[in-house]
Amino acid sequence: MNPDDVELSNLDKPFFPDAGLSKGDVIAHYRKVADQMVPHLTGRPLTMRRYPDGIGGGGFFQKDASDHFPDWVRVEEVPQRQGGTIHHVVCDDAATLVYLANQATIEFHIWLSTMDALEHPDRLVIDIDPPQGVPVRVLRDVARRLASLYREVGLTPYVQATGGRGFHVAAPLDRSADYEETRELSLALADHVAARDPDLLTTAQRKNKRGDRIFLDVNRNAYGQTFVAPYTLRARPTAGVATPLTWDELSRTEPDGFTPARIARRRKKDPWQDMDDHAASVSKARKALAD
DNA sequence: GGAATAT
DNA sequence: ATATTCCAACGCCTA
DNA sequence: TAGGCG
Ligand SMILES: [Mn+2]
Ligand SMILES: [Mn+2]
Repeated sequence: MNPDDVELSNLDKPFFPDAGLSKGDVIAHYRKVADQMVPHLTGRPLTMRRYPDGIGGGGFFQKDASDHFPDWVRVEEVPQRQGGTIHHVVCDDAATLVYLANQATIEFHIWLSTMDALEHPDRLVIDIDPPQGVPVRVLRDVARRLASLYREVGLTPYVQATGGRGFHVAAPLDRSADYEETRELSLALADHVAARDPDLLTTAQRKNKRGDRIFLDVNRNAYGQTFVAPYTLRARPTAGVATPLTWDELSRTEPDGFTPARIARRRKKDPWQDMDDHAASVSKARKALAD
């Protein structure tokens, strides 16, 4: 399917009233970022977050592909951990991305593993989740501390602004490890950084144990879990875009600093493009961390 | 956004 | 004919 | 073993 032949509807419907974006603007965003975004979606089970009446109307997550999706949209059977099957969309091309945007999918959330090795993640992600009011320079510093530790244990760190309030520090993996081993490594990395600054950072899930501390969320590193895909537009009033950054750009970028307009102006190759050339071993990283 | 179901 | 409803779920921690 | 959490 040619992405420019996908039938579109209600292009003038307001979707982000504060940011002044219409449904057509959302679709145009995804059309423009497709070349950079699709490689990050390819082969991965996708969860859609759809807002048919804009972000002011109710939204919903959707895993099971709708029956009315056309047959050129790839749908794969994905087993659930405790029995059952989800018929996930796998977005391997620009036409599907545009089609799903016209279905009012604003956010795209993806697995950390691909269809050919569902049990073996090729990404490790630590999600930096601040409470309100933490200065961005502190968040950047936390991202850099994580990155430094990643490098020490042989992982290559990549950062993205989430489009919301925080950053993700991700690393490519060689898929030799399963989710359990990967999650354990991610927790050990986060705990290692948090232990050096226990008044600022925590890995505790429960809100009443966090206080005002920044939550280092490692729970994305599990089967059936997702993280927000690069170049996803967030369904928030500021219309931030999840944006892969160079480590240099991090110093001058807010978590929600990229809007669709600013992304369209940015003429930069995808900072995460060469990620898969740096896939690393979880077991080697675990051994390195133990020293 | 669109199909299925209830009124 | 029109209105309402549905559209997610893993694993870890605490209680 | 159910519920919070993202
Ligand atoms: Mn987050
Ligand atoms: Mn509607």
